[in-house]
Amino acid sequence: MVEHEDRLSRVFSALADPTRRDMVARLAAGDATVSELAAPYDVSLQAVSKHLKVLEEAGLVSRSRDAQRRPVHLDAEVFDLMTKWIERYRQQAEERYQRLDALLDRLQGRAGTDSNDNTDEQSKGAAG
Amino acid sequence: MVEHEDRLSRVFSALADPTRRDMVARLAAGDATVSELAAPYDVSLQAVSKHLKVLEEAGLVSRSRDAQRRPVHLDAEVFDLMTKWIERYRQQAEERYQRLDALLDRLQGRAGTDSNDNTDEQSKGAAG
DNA sequence: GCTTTACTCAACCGCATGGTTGAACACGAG
DNA sequence: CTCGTGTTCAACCATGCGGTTGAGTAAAGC
Repeated sequence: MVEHEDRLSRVFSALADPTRRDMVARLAAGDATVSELAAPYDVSLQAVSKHLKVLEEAGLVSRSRDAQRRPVHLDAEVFDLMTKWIERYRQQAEERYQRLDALLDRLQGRAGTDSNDNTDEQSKGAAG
Repeated sequence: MVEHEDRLSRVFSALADPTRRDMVARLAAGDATVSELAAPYDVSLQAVSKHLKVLEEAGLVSRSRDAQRRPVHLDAEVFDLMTKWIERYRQQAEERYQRLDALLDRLQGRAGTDSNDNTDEQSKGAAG
C-alpha cells in the first residue's frame, strides 16, 4: 500500500527474503549472471529475474551488459545506510539499558556488578 | 508461503515498514505504552497493536504488564544479528572493489595511489 | 457489579508480492 | 535472415500484509 517510497524500506524489504539474501551473499564473492545466480534455486529464471529487479530498485545491485548476459554487481554503499540506522538505535537502547542497570545498582545498594559483559567501552557517568 | 521461518527474515521484514521503524526509533528513547506509540499516527489502535506483534515476533521488542497498560520495551540484541550479517557482506564487497581498483592501478600503470580512497560516488569505468 | 480504560482477537478488504507459464526482446553465431 | 542463448515482459494465481470495524478480555474506579 505504501509503495515503498523511501529507500530504507526498499532495502529492508529486499533483504527480508531469504533467497534474495542468499543472492547478495553470493554476489559478495563476485559478480554473476542471472543464470548463474538462478542455478542453485529450484525456481524459474523469471522468478530470479524478479528478485534481481527488487534488489536493483533497492540500490543493492546494479546490472550492466555483456552480450546477451546481464552481469549483476553488488553495490555495497547501501549497506552503510542500514548500518547507520541500526547502530543509531542499538546504541541508544543499550545506553538506556546500562543506565537502568546502574539505577538498579544504586537502588539495591549492590557493590560489584558482574552482569554486564558489554564490549563497548563507554562510561556511564550519570552518577548524579 | 515461506512463513518467514528464519529470524533474520522476520527482523528485516519487520523493519521494512516505515511506521514500525519509527516506533523502534521512538522506543530507543524509552519504553512506551501502545496508546502512546499510536498517538502520532493516524491509524487505528488495532493496527498499531498488530505492528507491535510483528516487532515482538521478530524479537525487536518485548512487552510486560502494568495494570491495563502493556509497556513496550526495545530489545537491542537483535540489532547485532543484522549488523553482523550486513557487515560481513559489505566488507566482502568493499574488499572486492578495492582489489578491482588495485588491479586497475596495475593495468594502467598508476603509481602512488592510496587504495583507501573512498569517495561516495564511483564512476563506472566500463573499459571493456 | 457495572463502567471506563487499555489493549487484543477475529473477520474482512484491497493491494503487493512471489510464484508460475508463455511470449517477446537483445545480442552473437551461422 | 535465421537460429540459439540469455534475459525480461505480461498475464495470471495464491498467499501475505496493512488497514479497517466490531467484539472480547484484563485491570482499575466508581
